[in-house]
Amino acid sequence: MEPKIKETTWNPEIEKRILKQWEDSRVYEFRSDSETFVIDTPPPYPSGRPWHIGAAAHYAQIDMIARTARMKGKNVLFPIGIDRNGLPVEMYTEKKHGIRMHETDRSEFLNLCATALDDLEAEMIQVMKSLGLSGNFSDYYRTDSEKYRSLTQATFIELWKRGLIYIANRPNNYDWITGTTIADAEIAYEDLPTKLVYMRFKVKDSAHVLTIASTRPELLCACQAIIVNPEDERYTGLVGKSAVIPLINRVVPIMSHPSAEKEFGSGAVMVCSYGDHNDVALFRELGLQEIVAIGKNGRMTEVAGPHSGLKVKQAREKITEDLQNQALLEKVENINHRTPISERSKAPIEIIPMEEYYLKQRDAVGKIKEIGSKIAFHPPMHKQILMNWLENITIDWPISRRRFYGTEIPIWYCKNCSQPHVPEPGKYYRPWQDPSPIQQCLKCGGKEFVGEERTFDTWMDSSVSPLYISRYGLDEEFFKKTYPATIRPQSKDIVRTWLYYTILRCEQLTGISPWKEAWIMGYGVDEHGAKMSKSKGNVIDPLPIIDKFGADTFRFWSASEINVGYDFRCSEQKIETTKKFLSKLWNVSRFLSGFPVIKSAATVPADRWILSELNRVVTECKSGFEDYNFFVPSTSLREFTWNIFAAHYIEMVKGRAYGEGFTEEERESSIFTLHKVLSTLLLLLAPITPFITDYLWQQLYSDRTIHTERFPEPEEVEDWSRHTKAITEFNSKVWNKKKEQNLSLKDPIEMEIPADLQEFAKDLKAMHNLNP
RNA sequence: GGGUUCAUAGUCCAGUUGGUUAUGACGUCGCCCUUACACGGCGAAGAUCCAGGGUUCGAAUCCCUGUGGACCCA
Repeated sequence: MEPKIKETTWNPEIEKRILKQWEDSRVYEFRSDSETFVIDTPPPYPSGRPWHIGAAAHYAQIDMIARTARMKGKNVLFPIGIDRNGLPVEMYTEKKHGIRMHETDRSEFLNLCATALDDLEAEMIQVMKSLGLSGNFSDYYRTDSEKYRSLTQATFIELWKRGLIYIANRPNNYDWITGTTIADAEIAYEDLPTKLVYMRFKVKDSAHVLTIASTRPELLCACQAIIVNPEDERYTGLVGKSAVIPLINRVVPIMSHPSAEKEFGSGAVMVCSYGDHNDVALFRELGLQEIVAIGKNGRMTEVAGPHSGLKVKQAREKITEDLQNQALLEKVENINHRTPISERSKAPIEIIPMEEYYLKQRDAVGKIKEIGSKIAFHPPMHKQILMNWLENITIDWPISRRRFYGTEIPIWYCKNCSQPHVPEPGKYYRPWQDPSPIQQCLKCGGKEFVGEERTFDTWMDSSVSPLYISRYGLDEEFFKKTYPATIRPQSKDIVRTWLYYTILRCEQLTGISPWKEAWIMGYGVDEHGAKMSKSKGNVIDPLPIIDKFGADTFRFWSASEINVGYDFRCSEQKIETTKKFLSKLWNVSRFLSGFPVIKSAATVPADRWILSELNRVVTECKSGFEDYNFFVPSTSLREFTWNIFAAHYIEMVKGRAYGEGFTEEERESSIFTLHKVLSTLLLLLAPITPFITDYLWQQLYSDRTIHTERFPEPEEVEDWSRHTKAITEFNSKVWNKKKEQNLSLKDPIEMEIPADLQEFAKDLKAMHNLNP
């Protein structure tokens, strides 16, 4: 028998040819004419090179979701997008060109950013394509396109008109490095070493000296009160008196308040605008007048007197020094302080009062909890991340940013009376450069306008992705068929941002949940379980790996390594060894390609046994695919193929398939069964390893692609699984015995076939050359 | 301080509702070109299932306490 397949190993080079075929024949094109399955694909952000290997693994799995749905007969909308708005590219551009954004011409700066993004984007698209993603690349979207940004602006205008947006001047998280306000969701916390400074405050009209410990002595000039715990006996006599701020010599009241911790520092706390979020709450509660001590440039303002103009850190050192010199310093302790920093720039957050736009979200929390409880999470445990976050929402969402590379806030102000006006939705507006579309002020009749210069928080864009892909506001019929989307796949670190904000915004705009299911993935970490980062030098570039081992190898590794929702380890060596399985599958197919395909036959016991085992695998895979947990089918298929089908069944029936010493009926039964098993395996593997399965499918079973086929369903067959253990153990026993006796595997041997294996006696005899 | 989660051979991981001898892979060590495959086959060694207690005829699995790690939040 000449095998039809000649090569002895799967060559990943073939993948490129197959990709071309898929593209030319438009196998994956979406039609909205039957039951749809819509994926709200995460548009990745091009933030640097190389793209994270964990992200590549993530997208490979999203593609498996798409292919699974297709093999269940659904019409799959699988958009591809790139998220291009936001801070990282601005910082990347500043660094690359050695410039400062706020000191550079705006359009020039935007061009530099766009070029950088194009560059990084090309690499990501290349990775996604070569992984065999069955998404819509022909018109992939960008969140900075006119079309996308006009949607963001239109949704803003809609909410503005409904009164869900307001402007307010309140203390805000401010990142002075990037020069913008940020939302609570963008703050990270880090334990940083800092100095706890013990300062001496004189109590007015008294000989008392009150010691106060603070990590922020530079805010002395913004101190408006001293608080002590009401249960702190050390200070009961001082409440109601006043204290003199050292160096500043201003007098502030001493009050009691439960938020002062007796154990921290001296137990007395200075309340300044604003050292932390507790200060904000206290200023509001106690009705204190705020003093702005830190400016937008991250330097002390004029209220800092001799220290004005200094950076916060410098001022802190200088003031500590001055206190020391004037004997106002008691001691300095080195402590680790949990410091809020900007997730993007890593700069410590300052809290500065600023006028910003807010989107109302506090009123929506209850509704979102309700929606969230109805979304099916995979795995279910990650629903908790959303629910915990909802418990923590205390303020509305500040949505304006003092940055350039983002969607512009579409507002013009009357030059005369400052009244804000929004334009008609449907167009992309750039108020910082476009002429005003508003002709006359509605309030004072003024005819001149000034455009808003700020942009939106990038989550304002990202949070309408389900609306964008379903052509909200543009194509009513398409929208009806594709919204809400079926599933939102994403990683777990952006549940409190992307996932939450999307539910919020889509609920506000459409009144319903944006999707039915959410699929939450963990992080890719290095082989020792550590986070990958450039500074650690443990970053793995996915592209060379895909090139070297092929997309299917990478995909099978991703499927068999990742348990949905849990972190997973990435190591090149592991990916490499995954390739062996494809080799195994290839060679099984090569062997079978020497036999004609037989559509049906009366089967003998050994064949019924393997078909029963196959049926078990079909059932297992089905439940794995239903949960979008590809770990289940990939490991089940690998074990079956390797350790049962190839190792035992094929060896058992090889002689029969060649027809030596068997009847023609027995022979046909084996060939039928071999093909039945292999074709079923190929179908089950198709969503995971689409290249090799399609190639083998077309070599062996069809002139059409495997990717328009349906999954095999479990059948009602007799259960023979009770024999599996006996068969594999008996085979092992024979092999061991031959080894003991120094025999080659084809040498004859005398051995008794156990009673429970009598049904398989003829095959076993032929397999081991037993008792000739 | 609160929450989520994890702990099983040198390494990674499976173990569904408790049920004989704990799964598989990588790695290690032997032997073997046996007409699909040396990117292979066969075999071997390797585990106090984190610790302690409880429930039970029976616990890796359920409960409690503790220890250690990861992540999130205040």
